[in-house]
Amino acid sequence: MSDRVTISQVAEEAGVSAMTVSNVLNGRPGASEETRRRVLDAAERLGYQPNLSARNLKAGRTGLIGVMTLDLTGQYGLEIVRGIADELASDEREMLISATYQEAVRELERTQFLARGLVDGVLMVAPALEDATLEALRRKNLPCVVIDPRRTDASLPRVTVDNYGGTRQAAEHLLELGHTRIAYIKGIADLESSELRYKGFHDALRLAGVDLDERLVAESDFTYTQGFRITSALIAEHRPTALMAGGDLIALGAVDAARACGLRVPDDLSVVGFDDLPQAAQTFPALTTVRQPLHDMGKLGTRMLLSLIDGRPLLMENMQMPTDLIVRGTTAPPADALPAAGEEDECATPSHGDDQ
Amino acid sequence: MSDRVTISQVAEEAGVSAMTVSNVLNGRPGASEETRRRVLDAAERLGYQPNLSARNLKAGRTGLIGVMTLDLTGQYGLEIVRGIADELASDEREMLISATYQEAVRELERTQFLARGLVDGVLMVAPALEDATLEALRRKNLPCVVIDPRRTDASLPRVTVDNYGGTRQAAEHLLELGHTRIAYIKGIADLESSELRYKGFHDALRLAGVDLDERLVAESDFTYTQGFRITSALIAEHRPTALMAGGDLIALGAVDAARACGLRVPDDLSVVGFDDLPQAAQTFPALTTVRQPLHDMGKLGTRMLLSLIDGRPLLMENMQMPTDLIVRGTTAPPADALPAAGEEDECATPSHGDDQ
DNA sequence: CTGTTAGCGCATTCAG
DNA sequence: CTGAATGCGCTAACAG
Repeated sequence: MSDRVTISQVAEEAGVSAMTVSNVLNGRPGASEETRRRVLDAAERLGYQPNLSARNLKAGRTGLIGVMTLDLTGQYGLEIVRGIADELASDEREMLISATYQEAVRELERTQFLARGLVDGVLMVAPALEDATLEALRRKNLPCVVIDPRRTDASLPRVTVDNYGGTRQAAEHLLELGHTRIAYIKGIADLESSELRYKGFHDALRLAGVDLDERLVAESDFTYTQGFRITSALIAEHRPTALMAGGDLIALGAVDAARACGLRVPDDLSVVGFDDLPQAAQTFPALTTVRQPLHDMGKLGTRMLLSLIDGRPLLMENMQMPTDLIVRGTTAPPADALPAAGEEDECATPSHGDDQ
Repeated sequence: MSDRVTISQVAEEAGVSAMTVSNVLNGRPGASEETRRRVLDAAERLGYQPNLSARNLKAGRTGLIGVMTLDLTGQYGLEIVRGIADELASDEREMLISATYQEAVRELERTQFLARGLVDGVLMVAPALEDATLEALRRKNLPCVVIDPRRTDASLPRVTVDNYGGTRQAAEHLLELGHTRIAYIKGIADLESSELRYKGFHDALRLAGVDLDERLVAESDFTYTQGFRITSALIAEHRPTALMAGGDLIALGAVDAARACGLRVPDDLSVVGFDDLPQAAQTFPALTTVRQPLHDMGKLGTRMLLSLIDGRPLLMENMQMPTDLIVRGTTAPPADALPAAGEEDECATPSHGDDQ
């Protein structure tokens, strides 16, 4: 068990009362220079540091922020968490991370735990946000901000991103390059963001008068593995000249699938991702993708939460952040003459372990 | 501010004393069925949940574990953190993550903060562990376990990994394939693990009677970017047939560099990484690498810490975990006839943003 | 300038 | 079976 030095021990050591020690240590006026020195001395000697549980109990606040995240597996949530950490670092606050492992039940349970006075507020990253969880938050009147919610119908302050605009811009980029046979691999279907991204792509094509071939559209679970498999199948069956993915991992799988099929990227197949994860810049050729300002989303959400906690008004309940198309090395005009479809249709299968 | 329901409110609502409420809710005997029901009812109605600061103050423990990690950027530390989270999930404990951003000062500061009764113990992942920090831990008598320390001279219980054996086995694999011109890119020089890894490589070659060409050895900062740059240079100048890296990111950069130089992996250049990060399996060809059981290291460290906290004896102060060579797609025998060194020595530079 | 009193919310001790 | 007193460590309000 951790040893504790209490304020009264310091008081005794310094030959003053506990109150005086408290005053001195908290920089409050009203202590002679002489006393002050004696107290600081004693505190230093004993290695005293105020116990936080006691202080929290007294103050009714803890200086801790709870962060609920799907899991700690993916770079996606992680980049947001980094933003949160960076913003908090300048604010004398600590971050308590709870992983929900995609389970709504666990999300509720963890929220209730945090709401027991452990944290002053909660940031939820891409939460399931079931009604029971919302109710629990409301009951406790616990400040909460949602970053990238799966649904936007919950009436909580939130940070979202311009999913629609992102894919639309990306699709326009491909259209300008001259592509018309553009495949699209969606992310997980029941996320609102997945639908919005697809819609942006869809609208861009329609507005350009390009027919959308339904056979070039597929769904996935956001993983590299599925990106690889689905792309292999698409190439073998329908030979798109470009492919857009609802997430970077899918896109990275697509690039490798193309390569495994003997196609060159971007010459034979252009690929565009979504997210701009660190990995996107760290491949060759580097991935053209739609950048979500994940780090800034974390920072902004944190600032909003801190406002709520301090009782300051929120400028906006729903902050939508812009997306940016980052053109790197995986997009180019379609090759005028496609290589004759030869025997290389037998796509290799990547020998990889687990997903994500 | 978060609304609070206290035990006395529940007591009043149920028409009993606070003590009875406490007894009922903590499952202690000594309450009539009738009373019990009334209490549970009232608690439910009011949404009562015991305040944690109060309970912690009383109990002298918090149920929280502090995790000090370099940063939240890399998959490396993250995999360990995941292991910690998974182990903790089954143990009614919460995890408080503090990022130190590689700064020893901040590491000390964060440690002191946590030691103020906020956590029952600390897990340090790859910490700088300066003397001041050690001293702070010792003074507070705060249970602490170190995972993958940069130096092993600190007298704290720790979880390490067989760095030496890992690279040695990997080097032997390359030697068996017939390679003799093997390059090596070290990780950050002042980590003990970097030295051990290099030593394993070095010894394997010496034991096999293979001359080590010093010009094929370089240092890096563990990043993809440096892996790419250094490999490009090595290929242009010295044409190794195989390359070992002190970390997977370096290796991934090396693979892409080879590709950018027009070499095929593994035909023209075999590459072996170290770590087995998730990305290693998610490329094509998938990376042959030395697997560190990062997840298990997190789990084991956590179990050790929980033992310390509960006052149970530790089986061993220093647990060394094994490494495993995972042979995937980036290693093969050297091509008998190397392609004539042509003009493709102009290696392309990857267009990527930031490091790591 | 410094000390005393009291209470944050809970749970342990001991009476009733 | 239940309740009243007590203290965990700290600090706000007041008194000296």
